[in-house]
Amino acid sequence: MMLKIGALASLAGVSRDTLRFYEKHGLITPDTRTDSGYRLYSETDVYRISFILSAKEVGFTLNEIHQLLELEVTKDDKSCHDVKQFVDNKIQVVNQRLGEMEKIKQSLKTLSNACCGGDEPATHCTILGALSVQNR
Amino acid sequence: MMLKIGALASLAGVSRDTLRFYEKHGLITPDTRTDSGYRLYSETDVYRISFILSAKEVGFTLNEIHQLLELEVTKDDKSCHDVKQFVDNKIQVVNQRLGEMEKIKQSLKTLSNACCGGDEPATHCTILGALSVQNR
DNA sequence: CTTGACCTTGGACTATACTCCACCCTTTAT
DNA sequence: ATAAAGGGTGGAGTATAGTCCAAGGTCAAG
Ligand SMILES: [Zn+2]
Ligand SMILES: [Zn+2]
Ligand SMILES: [Zn+2]
Ligand SMILES: [Zn+2]
Repeated sequence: MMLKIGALASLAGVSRDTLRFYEKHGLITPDTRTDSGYRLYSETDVYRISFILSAKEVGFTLNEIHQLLELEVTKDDKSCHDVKQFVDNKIQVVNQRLGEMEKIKQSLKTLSNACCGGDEPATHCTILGALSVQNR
Repeated sequence: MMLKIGALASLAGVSRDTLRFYEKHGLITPDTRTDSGYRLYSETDVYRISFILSAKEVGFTLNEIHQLLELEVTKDDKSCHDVKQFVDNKIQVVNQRLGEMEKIKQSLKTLSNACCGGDEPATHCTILGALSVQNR
């Protein structure tokens, strides 16, 4: 049961271009090609694209998915420790980004709260005022 | 008191390239030029770059800063309401992004918690297993 | 035999925010 | 006079994740 690119694309819910893009970046390669050059994907490839999309879903970048796939294909030589480590690192990164965004949100809230929000000209607006002063 | 690009750059703590980049994108334009074409920045420009950097600090994109600067220069015709609205919209966006990242973090934590993290081969790893199954 | 659906490649374009480079000109200091 | 420091332009490159397009080849049905 081999699938042409369109079939795999609609099965996975991505565009044919996306599959070719992933291929160019080493994430998924068709099992074979027809004589005329059509890509043919095997069941392993279906599994693989599913892996990629699931990993994307939980926030991994394509680059990280590349590394994850390497863990996946060499899982005989890798330990659970390695895999878990990888995920835990990502959690750290996400946490850090979460903190930054939280700080941003607080700053924005402070700005917003200080503004009267009225209908008079914004010449006296505390938001505009606060932004034009170098903070920090 | 006119500043050449290098002076403003070191004053603001950005590179000359960044100032030229901002100029190309309509964020800041030197007041004048010397006969030889050197950019000359006025005090208003210093204030402007300070505004840009402060806005960046609180998470606005350059595009949004562009819009903010328009509010700023036309503040006689704008109301506090307009400015506050703009900031509140951004808070909404940040909040949404925050929610997405939180969900990602939870997914990653679930993955991590299910993995034994041991030193045996990762052939049985629940993380790799979970990722290769299409979730949702 | 032709039409339409599907496939191929390569390359351009999107958004975001710069950075670096080459190549050349100006200004300042010794 | 000359060298170093600083400035100018245009264009390419980086990372991220694709999308869109043109020009052409292939395949099944009517
Ligand atoms: Zn007000
Ligand atoms: Zn206000
Ligand atoms: Zn295990
Ligand atoms: Zn495991």
